[in-house]
Amino acid sequence: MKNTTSAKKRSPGRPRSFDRQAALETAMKTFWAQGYETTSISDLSRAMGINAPAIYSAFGDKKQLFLEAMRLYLGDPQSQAEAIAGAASAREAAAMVLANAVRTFTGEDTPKGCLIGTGLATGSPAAADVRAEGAATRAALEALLTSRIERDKTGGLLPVDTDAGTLAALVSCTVQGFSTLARDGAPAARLQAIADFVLRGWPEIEGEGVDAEAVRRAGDS
Amino acid sequence: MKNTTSAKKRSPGRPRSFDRQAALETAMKTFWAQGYETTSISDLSRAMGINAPAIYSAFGDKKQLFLEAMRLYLGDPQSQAEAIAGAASAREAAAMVLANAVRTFTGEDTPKGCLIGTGLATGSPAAADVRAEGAATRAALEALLTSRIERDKTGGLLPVDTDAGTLAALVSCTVQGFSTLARDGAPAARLQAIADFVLRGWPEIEGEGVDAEAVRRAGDS
DNA sequence: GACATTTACGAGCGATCATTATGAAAAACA
DNA sequence: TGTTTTTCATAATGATCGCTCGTAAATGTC
Repeated sequence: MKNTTSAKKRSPGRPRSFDRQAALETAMKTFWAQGYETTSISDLSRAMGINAPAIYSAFGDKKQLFLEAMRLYLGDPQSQAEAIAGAASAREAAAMVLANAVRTFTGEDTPKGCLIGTGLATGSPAAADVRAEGAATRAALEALLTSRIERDKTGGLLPVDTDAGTLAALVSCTVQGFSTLARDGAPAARLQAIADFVLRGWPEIEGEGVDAEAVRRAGDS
Repeated sequence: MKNTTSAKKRSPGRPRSFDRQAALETAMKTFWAQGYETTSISDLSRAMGINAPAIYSAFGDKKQLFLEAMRLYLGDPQSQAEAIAGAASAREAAAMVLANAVRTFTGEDTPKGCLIGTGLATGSPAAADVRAEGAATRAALEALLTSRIERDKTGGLLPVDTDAGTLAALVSCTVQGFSTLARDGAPAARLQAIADFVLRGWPEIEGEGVDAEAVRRAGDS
């Protein structure tokens, strides 16, 4: 029985010589830059500064390490759900999601683009289950947005004939597009300009103008 | 000196036992489904039905084979340039590009998504040059769209304060987003609905209404 | 200091990677 | 038929893949 992820048990043996969290963060960035299957254990070992056996004893195998890196990348899933549900409108929620993607994909200290979108875009059939995890996070985001949009429809903030699925897919589509554009070197300002453009076309109840700039500011939170 | 890609020289020796074009098409689909680096020569050999040495003698190495598959995937680059330049408006050009992406990414007989966008999304530093080729095709599309938009601005079809770069990036962003959504299983109708939504927000000269449906039909060519 | 426990590290596991040397087989030309 | 030319299939190249074994080192407890 190895002591891998959880387990707060006392360990009277030799202490670990590296910071597990820091090593995980380095692994995340390495996967982020190179992709899941195209990052080798020896790549990770070199970047993390620890030998291969130490990786296995601390994180399990390559798949488990990636999944843990993915969870670190995604942060608390509940906070995202609450942010979307708690936004003043679906449009504000979308603005938040897009602004967050811009920030994440163009960070200075991290690789460009989306760890999941690009690092898990494709690969061999052997890694199909890991890719399915990535697709599940996208589906979860779309589901959250869809229900938030439906709530706006019943709440009178959106026309009742709004196609919630399409609108949610539009946001997801834009986020995924950001990933490729960011990886190609697009600056944050350009991505944000695209986000503003998309939000400008957000459906409205007739007669109610919306201050797009205010919505954008709200997304910076 | 092997007889690889071009070279129409007479070959008095034993004729090839397989259809080079059909083999290339199979290689394209294999790369399309599995990605560049994550597709092995043995994967290709199995799919193409020919042994590894035959691949090398007919196509060169793996990189050359992928690049040739990429050219087959992209089709004639001049025809795309002419289609964008020859469209009645930048908006129609964008509609065409988007509709074409929808068709290509959701085809029945081909893998879902974009060969270049997903198959070349990420990878090891050793394949950076191949990824650069993929990024170059995206940059070329954006450049074509940007100049088409600029032409519409001077031609009075678009407001003079239109940000051509952002608008072109929006189209490219949407196309790249389509790739991920299609790979996740989104049907063509959903992608087309997103495209329609994006096109509905296309800038207009004040007072000139645009029939979005007619623009969409034009994209079906 | 002996003991139990845990980690660190070098070495090595079989499998697969992209690629090629080899030589027999087959077709075209003489 | 003989020669030339090219392709064919088999097999092997060294390198790297993900992963693990064995042993030394470092801790807490006795």
